[in-house]
Amino acid sequence: MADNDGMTTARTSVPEAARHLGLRERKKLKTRMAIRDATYALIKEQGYDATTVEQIAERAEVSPSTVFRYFPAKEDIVLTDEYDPLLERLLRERPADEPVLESLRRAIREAMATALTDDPAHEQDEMVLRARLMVEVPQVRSRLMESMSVTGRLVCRALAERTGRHENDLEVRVYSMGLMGALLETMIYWAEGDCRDDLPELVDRTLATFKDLPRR
Amino acid sequence: MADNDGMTTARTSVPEAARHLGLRERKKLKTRMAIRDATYALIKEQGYDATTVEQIAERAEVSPSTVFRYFPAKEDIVLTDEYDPLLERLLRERPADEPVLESLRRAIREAMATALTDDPAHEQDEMVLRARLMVEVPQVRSRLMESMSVTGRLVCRALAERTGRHENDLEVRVYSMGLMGALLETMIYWAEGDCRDDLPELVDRTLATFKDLPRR
DNA sequence: CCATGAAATGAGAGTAGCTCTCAAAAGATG
DNA sequence: CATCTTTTGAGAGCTACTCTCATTTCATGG
Repeated sequence: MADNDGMTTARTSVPEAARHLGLRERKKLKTRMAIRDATYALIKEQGYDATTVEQIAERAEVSPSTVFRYFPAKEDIVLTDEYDPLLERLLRERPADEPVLESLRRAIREAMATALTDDPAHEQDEMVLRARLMVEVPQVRSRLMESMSVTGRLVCRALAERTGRHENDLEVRVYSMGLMGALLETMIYWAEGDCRDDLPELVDRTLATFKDLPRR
Repeated sequence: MADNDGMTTARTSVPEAARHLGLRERKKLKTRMAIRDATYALIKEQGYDATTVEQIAERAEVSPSTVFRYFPAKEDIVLTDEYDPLLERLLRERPADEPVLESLRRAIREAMATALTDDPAHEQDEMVLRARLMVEVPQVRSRLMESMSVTGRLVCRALAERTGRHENDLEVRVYSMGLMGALLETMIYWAEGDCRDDLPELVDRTLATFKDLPRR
């Protein structure tokens, strides 16, 4: 059904990490990517709103039901990329005596770097499209804000642990979510400038507007 | 159609400010309030998701079309309250030589105070319900985040003016949105604690985690 | 007080996102 | 190869939301 061999131009190929998975799992990954590729292509052609899930399904050679089985909502097809675990790991790997803000800076920089070098080819291309959509399409921006708040909780937990606070401590929560808001705005700023600025530098400037979070 | 005299128990009555408006305008305010009251009542009875726009229309004695004519989306029925102009005015009224963070603190406090004393009776009641919805219903939270980003732009412009920066300056934008993110988290924290904490105090603690925004 | 114009409403059809169910197809397993 | 499990497709159904058009309701000037 979702065979991406031959005719269909799949920009994304099955990652190495999945080679040893059963046929079933591999097929699932294929379908997933077929849906995402179809979506990106259609959006580039017609824009986000004009692209219906039915069209996506058709181009990906799956049924509409399947699309919703893989992605809970249309916006999620565009936004699905999970760097949260990576960020969390990087953050926890920072030395415990390093200033919190500096740890954040390093972890975020490294996470971005990894994301880009992971697959520089179209990964960056998709990042730019995603950034544009984030600025232009309210639904996408909304969804991204939601996912940012998830990342915020994650950061919150990590920072709470680091500074010896409860993860429900107002200050940590507020600090983390403030950070996320600022970083999201940074992305928007970057996207509005057609992604020409140096993102890591923008992030540095962003973090510079924050206090360090003191330990307890 | 939307007569709220007699049987219908309208918790909200036509505000004084509208007395001199034509019959047409007054009726519009009435329907608007009828829709909101119906919505709040139904949500209290059945929850947000179980409440359909059709039900709302029926109880407000209005057609579904009219509901959508008054509110662009279902979530907006719950969230429509515009304190933005108030906040902007208060912020601009602060002395120009006051530290930015202190101005923000005062302006926000006063805005909240005004909002509450304006109509303490059910205004607070609705605020609590709204806070709960914000925590429980993703759509509502999403919508609120959107409106927060509008407020953020507003704050951004005011702060840019105050500190002699361009309103597109990365630092001001990031600072403003960081603030909004933090304040939203404060509201969530407050709502999670069943609105028992002293909100102004929480806001103070929140702002205390921020640097002051330096002038240019 | 009525006639004319403007605005608000209701009715209804239509679209699209999303859910749920159930039977058929495809992969895993012994 | 037979059986069990997972995945899929087909389709019905719900609801938020949009658009159009005829009807009603208010505003205004004579």
